[in-house]
Amino acid sequence: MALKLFNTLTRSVHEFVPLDSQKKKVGMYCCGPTVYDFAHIGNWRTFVFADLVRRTLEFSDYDVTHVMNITDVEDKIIKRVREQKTTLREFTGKFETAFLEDLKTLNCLPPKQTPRATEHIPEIIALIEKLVARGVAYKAADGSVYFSIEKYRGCGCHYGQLLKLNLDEMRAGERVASDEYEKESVADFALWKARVSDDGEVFWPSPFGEGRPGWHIECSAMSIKALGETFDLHLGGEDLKFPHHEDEIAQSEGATGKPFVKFWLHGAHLLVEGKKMSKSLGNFFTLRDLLAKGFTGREVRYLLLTAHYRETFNFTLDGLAGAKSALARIDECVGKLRDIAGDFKTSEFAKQATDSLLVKSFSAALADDLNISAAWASVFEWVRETNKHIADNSIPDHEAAFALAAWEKVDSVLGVGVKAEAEVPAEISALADERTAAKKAKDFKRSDAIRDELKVKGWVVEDTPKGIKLKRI
RNA sequence: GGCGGGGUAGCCAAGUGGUAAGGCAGGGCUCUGCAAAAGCCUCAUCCGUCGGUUCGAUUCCGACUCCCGCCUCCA
Repeated sequence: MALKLFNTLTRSVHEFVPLDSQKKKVGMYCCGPTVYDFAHIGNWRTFVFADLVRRTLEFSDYDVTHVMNITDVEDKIIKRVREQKTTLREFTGKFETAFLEDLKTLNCLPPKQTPRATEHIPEIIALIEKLVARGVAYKAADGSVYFSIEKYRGCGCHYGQLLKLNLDEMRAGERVASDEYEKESVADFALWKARVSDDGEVFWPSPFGEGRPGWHIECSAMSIKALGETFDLHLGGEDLKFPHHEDEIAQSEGATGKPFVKFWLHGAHLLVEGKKMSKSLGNFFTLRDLLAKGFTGREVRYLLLTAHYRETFNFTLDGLAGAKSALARIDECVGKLRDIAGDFKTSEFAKQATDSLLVKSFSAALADDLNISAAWASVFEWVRETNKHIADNSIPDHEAAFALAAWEKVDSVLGVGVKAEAEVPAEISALADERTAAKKAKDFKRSDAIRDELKVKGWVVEDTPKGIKLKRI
């Protein structure tokens, strides 16, 4: 089924067709983290969204080159490096490592490339030189190089592709005016920032003088290097539409004269407990904060994946608790299927699974601009139907394997997998054995007491026709 | 002030010009010695408010109202 996506450039849903003549390869660039702190849950919504896009493309048999930059030089970073009296590399390295760890905790597939801005200074400089040569960039009195929107528009280029811009009506300049930048026009933006004393050791030599890259240029330089002057998909949070992505388009198209990106996808923000996240409201969470509360990465991933990417999502701790229950329902069903399937290998059914009701309804939902809510609905309907068959023993081993193959197919997109089987400690299994013995002897008082004790220790014991089942809470 | 996105059950969240998916919580039931974070069933005469178009609107149009985002570092 043809995948349709909402393209911010056209503000409408279109069928996604790759630029590749074979319609196989897809270049996808996602604006990555600025590594000055631990990423928060809002950031993670965007990265999980990017992971959903990438997995959906791979599910649709595309060969995706997924690139995500690491912005490791920027105003806030420099400020903190100075305050903490450390080095740029040491400071950013710490948060980059944490970011990649968190990405893994959320089961996001690692991008094929994660280029760092500081390792692409020559490419950045080359791009700026191109813009200067083309007359759309100029060096100001303060030594910085700026992009001229007026000149860019003057040569027939379109500034304001991602949103309607009315520069006269905008309140631009309120803050910029108080800055010491010496731009010709307030809308112009820095390509190269001249070195100032506060930058400390953070500067590079360039034909324009010592300094460092502006905020937007690294994404243009690195995406063009990795994916070419024109590529398929570029995504990021909705706040990046302007100015970041608009400026990326201007720099890239201004330098190459070619269309930069075919499809722009933007993920909406989230609220936490119904309010905008803020440290003073106490609703500002990093992934690490949530893990410390006892939640797991897969629960957070599930919750972030329950709402449509273009809608504001209300992230709540109650919702996270609900995610735990919902996943347990899936785990239970998949676990039972595994037991029934026995030695049958799901891989033998992988191809046929594509024709299953589950995979069909799931992929139809995804193809409709990533309607993930409808996709989950198809999963839970499948769980309910499957449970009925399991309950009346009407599902033979090979059918269980087929059902599992279908689940594995949809999970290649969802990425929630199955809860890792917890190792049962000797103490717990000893207690469970003792309970079984007491039960057999019809000493129910004793067996129930042990069940309560197990629960206190974090384990639930269930009696099934095949014996007891221990589950970690 | 300019531009944009929303208000659907206790909570989260899809969706459609023809009578409201799914998840959590709640209720009922089943298996069970009793249970269960086990399973099944159930749970919105109604989709912010008021008008309009229509045979018919939650869905289209208008007004009002509340919330959120971008315009400035920001996922």
